[in-house]
Amino acid sequence: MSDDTKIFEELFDENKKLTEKQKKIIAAAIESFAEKGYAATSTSEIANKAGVAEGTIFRHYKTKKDLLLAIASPVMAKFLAPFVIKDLNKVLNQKYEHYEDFMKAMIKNRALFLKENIPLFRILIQEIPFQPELKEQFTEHVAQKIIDRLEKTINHYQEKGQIIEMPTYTVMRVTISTIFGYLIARYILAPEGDWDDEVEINRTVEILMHGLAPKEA
Amino acid sequence: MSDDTKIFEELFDENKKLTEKQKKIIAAAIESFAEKGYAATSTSEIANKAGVAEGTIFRHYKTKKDLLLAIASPVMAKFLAPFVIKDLNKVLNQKYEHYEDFMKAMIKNRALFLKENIPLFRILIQEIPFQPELKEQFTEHVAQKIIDRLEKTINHYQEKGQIIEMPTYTVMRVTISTIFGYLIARYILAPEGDWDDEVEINRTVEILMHGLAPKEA
Amino acid sequence: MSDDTKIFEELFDENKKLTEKQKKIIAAAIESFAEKGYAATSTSEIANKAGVAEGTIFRHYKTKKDLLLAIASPVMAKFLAPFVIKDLNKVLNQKYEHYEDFMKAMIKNRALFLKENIPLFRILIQEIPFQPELKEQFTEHVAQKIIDRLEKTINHYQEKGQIIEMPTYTVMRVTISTIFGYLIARYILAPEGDWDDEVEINRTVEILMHGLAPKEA
Amino acid sequence: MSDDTKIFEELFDENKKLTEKQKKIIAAAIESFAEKGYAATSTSEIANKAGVAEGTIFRHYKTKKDLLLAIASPVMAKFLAPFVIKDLNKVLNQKYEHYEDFMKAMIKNRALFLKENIPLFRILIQEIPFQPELKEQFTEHVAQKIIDRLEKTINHYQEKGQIIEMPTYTVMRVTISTIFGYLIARYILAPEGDWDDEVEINRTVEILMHGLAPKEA
DNA sequence: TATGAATGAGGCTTCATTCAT
DNA sequence: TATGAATGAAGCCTCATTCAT
Repeated sequence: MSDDTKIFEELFDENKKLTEKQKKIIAAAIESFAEKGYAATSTSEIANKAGVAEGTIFRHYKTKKDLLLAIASPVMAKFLAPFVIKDLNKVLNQKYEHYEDFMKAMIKNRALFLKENIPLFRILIQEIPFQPELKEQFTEHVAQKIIDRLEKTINHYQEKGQIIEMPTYTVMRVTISTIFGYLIARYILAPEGDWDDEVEINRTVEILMHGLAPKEA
Repeated sequence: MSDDTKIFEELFDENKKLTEKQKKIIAAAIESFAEKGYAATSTSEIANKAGVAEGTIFRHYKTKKDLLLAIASPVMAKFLAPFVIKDLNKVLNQKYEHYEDFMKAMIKNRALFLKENIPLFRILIQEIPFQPELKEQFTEHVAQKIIDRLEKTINHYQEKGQIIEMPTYTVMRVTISTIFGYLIARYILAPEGDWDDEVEINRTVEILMHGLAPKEA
Repeated sequence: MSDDTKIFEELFDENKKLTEKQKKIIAAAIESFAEKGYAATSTSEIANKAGVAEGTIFRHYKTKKDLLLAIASPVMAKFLAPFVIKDLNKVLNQKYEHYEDFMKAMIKNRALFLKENIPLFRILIQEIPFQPELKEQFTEHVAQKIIDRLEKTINHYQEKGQIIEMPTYTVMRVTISTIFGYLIARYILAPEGDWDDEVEINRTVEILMHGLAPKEA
Repeated sequence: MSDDTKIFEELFDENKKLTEKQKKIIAAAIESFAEKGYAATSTSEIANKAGVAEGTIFRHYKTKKDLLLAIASPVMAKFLAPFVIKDLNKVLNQKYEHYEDFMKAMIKNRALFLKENIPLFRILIQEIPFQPELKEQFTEHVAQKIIDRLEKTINHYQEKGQIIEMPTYTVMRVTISTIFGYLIARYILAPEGDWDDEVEINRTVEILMHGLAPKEA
């Protein structure tokens, strides 16, 4: 869990053999894309911020869009990772007897992930609507897999009688809404706020759990 | 309540004295901004789509950004409207005895609003992060007022013992997350889906109500 | 004959409604393309020479290549014109009883044409090998028609017993070689030379005629 | 005669001590220059095609233009070779009693030369108009010598009464036009055609000879 | 000798904006 | 008021050339 936090270091520093210049380009691009958006960021601005010549960018990334994809794609893959663990049910059975525990674990895990990669997260949610390549990557490779896993997970806990009998997709939607609502409020809308994450996450999950609890007999 | 649905017709057709050309410009700009984003839309493209000369746009809107603001500002004002009804408490007391009813009314109302103005909604959520003017308008004039009203409303129902004793902001966050989660799923992520809105809204509110219900004595 | 000489004036000044700026752009482009070649001419150089902003070029010609085509296409059409006179045979019968007269008329006519349009001619022969669009235009629309006409013409004079009995294409090749050889030497290789055109053309045709004369019985 | 055919092998393989890489560079450059023109060919493209690093090109040829000259100059020298044989008159007297024989020999010889070096030939005629260095080399070192020799040759046969009494340059021009006309048609315009070279050359020379024959008394 | 990352000038093109008509 | 030609700054990208390894 601790090894997938700082995406930048992991993906752009170690795994691939990136030049020092390439790393600077990536870092500069992430910063500018997150702040002003892909379309409003100029390659010369990135070059400046990275301290390289503009031509250097294009030696490594044929296109400005290629640069965007080189940034966005690994993030999606990484964000997806915890959802594609093999034999999830087994993990669930062993690890979390209650949906509540699963929820808390997941929300904390992904919150940690986001906390370390806010700019990357911003780029994703801001550019997916405009970049067909990203949209496709997201819907086909990311969203679908997350949905599949969550579906199984929810069914698993429904069978154990821990979740209300409602259509899986409704449960899923409310769950995801609640989690993303917290993450967005916490890290995007009011990152300067005075948050006690431990307490706030517990409260959020508590409300959600109440809401999803099966009706009393 | 029925008169604030079709923002375009209301705001851009009737209220202001807009020439035929202006309306076409606004309509074209909305379409392109929503589809490709503000930065990636060219004024010549808008002129083309609107069937006017390029210069005509700048006769009516000094700047491309002015055009964006001319579109976005009224939407925010309009979206805000139902939250700034004077003497809200009175309204609440009279109209909705239960938080659940209030929630259902609100979610249906704003869903209707969004349904009729999806492109405008997209423009807002896509451009607010990048346009300081919009961000300021939103945080100061819109978000703050909505929060104020919701705070009073939630307190109102908490006092009536219908809502769990938790910090108002936590309740508010979960509430808004749930509503927006539904709206985004319904109208942006899967607008082509097979939705039974009546049923789905009821389910969503039901879960939320369970979650926010005060703990049993 | 006198009305198809100065292509520039005719095609780029009168026929089409070209702005003053457009004419300057065309004139500047012709000059530079002829002198340095299409690929080695920059649009900024053309803009400078034409005394317009670089953007102005692209308002009128979407692409640098479009500008080239806008120059080259009319020249080909114009050069082709005298070869597509309807009912050529009739004309020939009436006009030129001897192949020799026909040859002299043609060579003088096209020489006059070239003399007035040397830069355009240079652009054509220099760029046709590299621009597929031009190559196609030339082979399909120009060369083929010229060949067709010449074939009929040659056959016509062969039947009259004025031309040696050899394959038409051989006769045609030698004829065209001789004419182009004169034109290229006269206007491209040694334009500064001391030419007595009347005499030189007569000599050239005389040699050609001797060469193509039927063998004595 | 057989030793000046394949210029590439002769000039770029054996004579000079070229490394394997240099040969590959030359070969790649010839291919690209002939196909797209000097200005439209990039050094990186040449490096790619040659399978060497970009820097390697510049290690051997200080400049892109140097590379062009390294290709073009030897070709001109080689093409020139048969015209600078010492004591030409003697050779002529001994070898070819009739101008016709001389013509046939020359046309066949140069045709063979071209056939084996079409790309080099294309580069020459395409780039000479644009490269002052080449133009100078050509006019001063090549054209002038060829003209000198042909002048003597023509005079020689005129004195023998085999050629019409016309200005030498006129005879020369028609002769060269006819030869080049054949070569260009044969190897550049219609290389795919169905040519019987032996027959076609004989026909061409026959026409030319008829044309240049002295007038009957 | 060979490499290929790096450069920065310059190329083509787009774009928001102006202005004479 | 409406037009659209004109602008020139700026954008993305290519390219010949250099240089440390």
